[in-house]
Amino acid sequence: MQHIAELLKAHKLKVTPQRIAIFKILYDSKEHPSAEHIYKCLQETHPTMSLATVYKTLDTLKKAELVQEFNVGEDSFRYDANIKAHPHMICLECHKVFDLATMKLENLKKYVEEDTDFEIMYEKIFFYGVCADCKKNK
Amino acid sequence: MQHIAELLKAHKLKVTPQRIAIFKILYDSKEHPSAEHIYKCLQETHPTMSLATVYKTLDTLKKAELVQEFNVGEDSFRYDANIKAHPHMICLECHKVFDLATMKLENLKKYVEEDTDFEIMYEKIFFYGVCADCKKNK
DNA sequence: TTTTGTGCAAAGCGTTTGCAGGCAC
DNA sequence: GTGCCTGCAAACGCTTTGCACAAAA
Repeated sequence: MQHIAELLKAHKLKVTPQRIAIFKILYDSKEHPSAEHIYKCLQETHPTMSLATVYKTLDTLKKAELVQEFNVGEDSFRYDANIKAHPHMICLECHKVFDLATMKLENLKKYVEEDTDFEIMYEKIFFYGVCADCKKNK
Repeated sequence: MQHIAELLKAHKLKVTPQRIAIFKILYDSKEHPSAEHIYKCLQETHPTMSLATVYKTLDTLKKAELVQEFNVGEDSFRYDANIKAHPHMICLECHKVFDLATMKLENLKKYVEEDTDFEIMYEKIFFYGVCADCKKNK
């Protein structure tokens, strides 16, 4: 908790309970929640927080490069406190979004840059399929 | 044109001028236009076509697997008549979306499947950066 | 005290839906 | 002639905005 406050200060953001709570959810969870989902999670502990605050805070954190935003093809965006570019895997059965930790992406990037005369800043990679759990239950 | 009519018939879709026009735009262009953009392109030749028809048609074509839909982080979705999974490159300066033709993606897919116990159906890969043209003009 | 954030309600915008008339077959 | 498609307008859902009050620095 202390750690999150420091992080916000380090990025010259005012430290508020709302910001800490929202960042904490993103930091602790692996589900890459949407704004709506974060809002619902906070109903218990922060019943007065509005959806607008969730959106404004996510925008602030995004601009401070503390979270990343992405869209896996749904109506709404998802958020992730891990800002390092890393592939995501989306299960088409249960719609969970998983992280893919280890991958030799550097080679891929270099190969593409050489091939295209494009200067690559970052990439978003999504694999769609069926996760291990859902494969079992079929 | 004939070719597009055949394609629609082959997928058991009724052949209408609207469907032909919309698919033709996607087939001819390399810009991966949004629904709005397709609508505007058709104002000249099909002034009575409604935005709703564009959306409904895109949905129909998507379900028939004649086009693919994706979101590169914008407010709206983009569409592509090339349904083969292929990486896209998004220029952060001019916001154009390019295709990346050649890539040894099969290896990547196999590697990820072995690493994760996930059954991969398809993938969406986006590289963000600065395109050759925009690099020149800086 | 100054500055910035929060909460509410309303607006905005891309997309979807319901329905009546029209067209493909 | 039947059933699906189109076009219009209204509705929908996610996200943003304006504003008054509250909290952080």
